[in-house]
Amino acid sequence: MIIPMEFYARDPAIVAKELLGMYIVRVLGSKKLVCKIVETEAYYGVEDPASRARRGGDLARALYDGVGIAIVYGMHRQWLFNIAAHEEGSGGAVLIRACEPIEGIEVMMKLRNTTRLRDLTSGPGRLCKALAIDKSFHWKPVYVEKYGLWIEHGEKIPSDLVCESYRIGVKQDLDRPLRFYIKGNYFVSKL
DNA sequence: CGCCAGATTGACT
DNA sequence: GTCAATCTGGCGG
Repeated sequence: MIIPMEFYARDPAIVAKELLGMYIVRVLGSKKLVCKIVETEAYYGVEDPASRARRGGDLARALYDGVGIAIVYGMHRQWLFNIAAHEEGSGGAVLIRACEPIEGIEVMMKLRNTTRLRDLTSGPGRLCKALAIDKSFHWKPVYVEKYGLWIEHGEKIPSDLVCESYRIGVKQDLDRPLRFYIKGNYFVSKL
């Protein structure tokens, strides 16, 4: 079952937490790729020093005007995949940091050019490559099937398996944990 | 058009 | 564990 747009119209931290265990579905021609989300991070608007909203431009607009849309942008020679998620009148998004390959693993290995399962999708840049997510998905809604990329309800993660920590790789983090991951999952990018 | 910073990755001093 | 490659986006000129 596909997740409706309203799901994303809430605080980014809540959305990030609840996205754990959900499935990313990607249709590539006749192939179908499915991954379970195991690690996410929440980003806010201009009040967040790590948010691209601070820099203005198109990304800031996506963070504020879009809800339930993909925000794809490049850095360190790869793509980063976010979903715009925030309450009315503010800005924010959820970064998908890692996921677990469920279906279409062969295809992902080909796209990633590796046979190491652990390396397939255990990192924000890696999972984009494994799922063939690029700039063309920027600003496309993930609550419809039309574009070949959407999020579906998946496994319910018991709350005692949901961990939180500070965000990874962020120079200036906020004073509270905004990274969420499934405890003990093999594909979480970092403990 | 050039400059700079950054939510990373993969190869190996 | 350490380190440098190399890309995108925003901004100034």
